Amino acid sequence: MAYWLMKSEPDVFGIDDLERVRIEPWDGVRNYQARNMMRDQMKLGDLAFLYHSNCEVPGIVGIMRIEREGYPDETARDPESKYHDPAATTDNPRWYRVDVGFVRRLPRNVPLSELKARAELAGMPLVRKGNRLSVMPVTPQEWQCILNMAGE
DNA sequence: GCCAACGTTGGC
DNA sequence: GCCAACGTTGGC
Repeated sequence: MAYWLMKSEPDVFGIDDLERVRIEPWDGVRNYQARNMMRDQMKLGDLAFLYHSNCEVPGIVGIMRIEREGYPDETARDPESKYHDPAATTDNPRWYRVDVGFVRRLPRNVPLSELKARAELAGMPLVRKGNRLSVMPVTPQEWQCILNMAGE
């Protein structure tokens, strides 16, 4: 089983929303690196941290589970969607999504400022300046370190 | 709201 | 295939 971290803006979709809906298609990802990971590497039962970005206190707030492996992101072919991509076709969907499920909130949120201060986490793309990757792998060591920081 | 850093696009 | 221009991300 692998570990991941996925970013979302809480104003758009945050932990409160996930807890309410329980399962959510993770659509709208329009970055090839992130797409490839969702399409090729994420497996049913993998766990992922939910990270709140672009908000007052950016940080990790909860845990999700992959409930469905990569499949075409239909929002790309929907002209009404803000994620519409004219280049996406039925033959070549171009973009993929997974379904994630709510697992639990962390006992306390772990803000980015604390993640940056940890030597064990210095290898995470998340803490590197200018990194915009919205889906990234997390090592078991990093996963455990963050759980500890969250008070689990 | 600002702006640095980055990925993508498209002209050549 | 290069690279400038552009749009986006996301911390602050």
